Amino acid sequence: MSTRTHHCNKLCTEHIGQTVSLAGWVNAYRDHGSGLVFIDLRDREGLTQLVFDTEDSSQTVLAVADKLRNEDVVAATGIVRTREGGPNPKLDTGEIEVVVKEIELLSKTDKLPFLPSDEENMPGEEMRLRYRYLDLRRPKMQQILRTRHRVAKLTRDYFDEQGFLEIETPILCKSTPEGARDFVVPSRLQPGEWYALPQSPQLFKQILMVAGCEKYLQICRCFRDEDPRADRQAEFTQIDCEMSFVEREDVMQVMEGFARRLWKEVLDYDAPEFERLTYRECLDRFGIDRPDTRFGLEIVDISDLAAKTDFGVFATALAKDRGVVRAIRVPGGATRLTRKMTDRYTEFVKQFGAGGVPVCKCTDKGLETGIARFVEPVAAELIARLGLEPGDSVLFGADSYGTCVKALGELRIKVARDLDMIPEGKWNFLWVVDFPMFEYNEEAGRFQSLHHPFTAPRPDQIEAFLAADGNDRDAIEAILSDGYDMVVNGSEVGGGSIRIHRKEVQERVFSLLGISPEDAAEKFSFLLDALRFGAPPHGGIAFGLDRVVMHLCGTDNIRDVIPFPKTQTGGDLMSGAPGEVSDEQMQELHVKSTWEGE
RNA sequence: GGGGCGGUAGCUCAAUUGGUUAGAGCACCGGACUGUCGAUCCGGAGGUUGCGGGUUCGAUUCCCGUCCGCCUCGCCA
Repeated sequence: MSTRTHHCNKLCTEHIGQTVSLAGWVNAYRDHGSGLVFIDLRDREGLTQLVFDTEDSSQTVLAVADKLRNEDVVAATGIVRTREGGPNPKLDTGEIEVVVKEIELLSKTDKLPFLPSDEENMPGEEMRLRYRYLDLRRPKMQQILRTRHRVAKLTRDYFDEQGFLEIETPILCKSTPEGARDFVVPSRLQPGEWYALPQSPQLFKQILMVAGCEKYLQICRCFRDEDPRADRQAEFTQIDCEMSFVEREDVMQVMEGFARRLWKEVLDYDAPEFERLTYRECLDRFGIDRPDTRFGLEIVDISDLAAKTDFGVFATALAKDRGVVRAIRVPGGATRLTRKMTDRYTEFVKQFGAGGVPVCKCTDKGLETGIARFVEPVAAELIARLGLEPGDSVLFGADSYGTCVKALGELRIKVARDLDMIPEGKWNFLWVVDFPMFEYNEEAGRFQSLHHPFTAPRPDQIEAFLAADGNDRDAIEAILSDGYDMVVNGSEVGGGSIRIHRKEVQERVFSLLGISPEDAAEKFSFLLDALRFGAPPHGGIAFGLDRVVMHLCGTDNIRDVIPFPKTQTGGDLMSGAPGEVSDEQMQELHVKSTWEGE
């Protein structure tokens, strides 16, 4: 095989007359008979047209060219010249062609399940995953792989500049309570014992702070055995970091700088200073802890007005524990929202536990249709509070606070999509802060960490936290944490916190979570020990690398940015994982399956 | 575990109210063509309509089950 001298995007008029060697895949062939053949040769970088004709190429070379088909692999040597048939403005190399003197067929392809170059007839995702190596040949996928590489490289560069050390932590870990379901690995050497794959290197990175590393970084794989979503895989990659002797502000500055660097380097976008919202504000105004503020449709409380009406739905809601009535103004909704759509919205919110979506319209005569006659007594106040103008419509939610804002928050996003209200090409970065430390889980009858059990209370809350009565639900839920989430266009890309570095605070958290001292000792003794032996104040954050790459590549499917992703049922359609293991393997691992098949 | 959508040629899709031999584009195979660039033109081959059952004179179409893929609720400290 001749040594390659150039990539297929590199040749231009200044190479005319030079002898060059290229190698790659046949992207397209145009065969004009035995006398003239064109091949678009594709490699990682681009396309170059090869030409074979009777005047310039030998019969042997022509004979090979005549048989070339899509996706055959060839190496060719020839001379660069101006395109005799005129330039092709669609290609970077459209000014030139390579007239081939030598050609070697390196690999003949069998019949293909699909053509990577055929953008018009893109195969379904199942096909793409089964033949991932063909899918990845597509320039779009090559571009994603490249962007992912750049993000990883920029990560290492940025954090290196900031004085972080890249340190590895174990993949075979100990299972810890709470959190997601663990993936688990049987121990051969310790019969009956199991490792868990890390859901994140959380405890190890804190231990590294106690170990005096001061600034830690890792691009690490994490595993959570939960059902996937469009933006979630069981196996994903996290940009994980931790810093000592810092406060919340320090971590946020470092990470904001990092995000700004990524967007600048990859998209040449200068992000403005990130907006900050409290968790409470997020829920009140957007009904979600990762708000998308690129469009309006904010949620407005009208409970006091609703109380003045005779509408049964409102009365029922207000009678509930923490019952509220809230509304969203939809500009121009009177004509843009059809009856069919609003009927669907009622179905839509039912999945979030809400009963339905009452509506009404605003005209120049006041409120009309839907529940207008019920809200008539407060029409003027409603118009004023929501800023209604003729042509608008109003979507109502009435339920307990949690259900109401959740339903309206999801509805708000759906309406924005339906009405095409989300601006393209706009970036919306923000921080969410002041999360509660705990939320009460009604079913379990106990408190849960909103973030994780190692999150510290905000410094001004610590004394109140230590003093709070564990049975006083309101007092406990009022304690704010020193955590922070980074949100980009309504998607959570990173989250972290200042950690607890005082043993008594950590023990108090465990006890509130219902983790007995014995359990805590069994599961976390190494952390509690470490906190006894001189732990510096520290905090950190984890970034979802996959999600960041999704944003930078403009896709809403996480599988697009993972080279070899898994399906909804956790399968790898290419390799066939997961699969059975032999009885011998099972025996060695002291494992017996209870699965009997069906 | 629940809800929704989908599965027809190698790929992307079509097929009237349940009705004759299940079609088209691309790919593939053969042929023609010396300036194409998604080459063009002619011809050919290619089907267990995911799988199993049911209804029917007759099922790609209707019903039930099941498998696979996607979206989603739950879940994701």
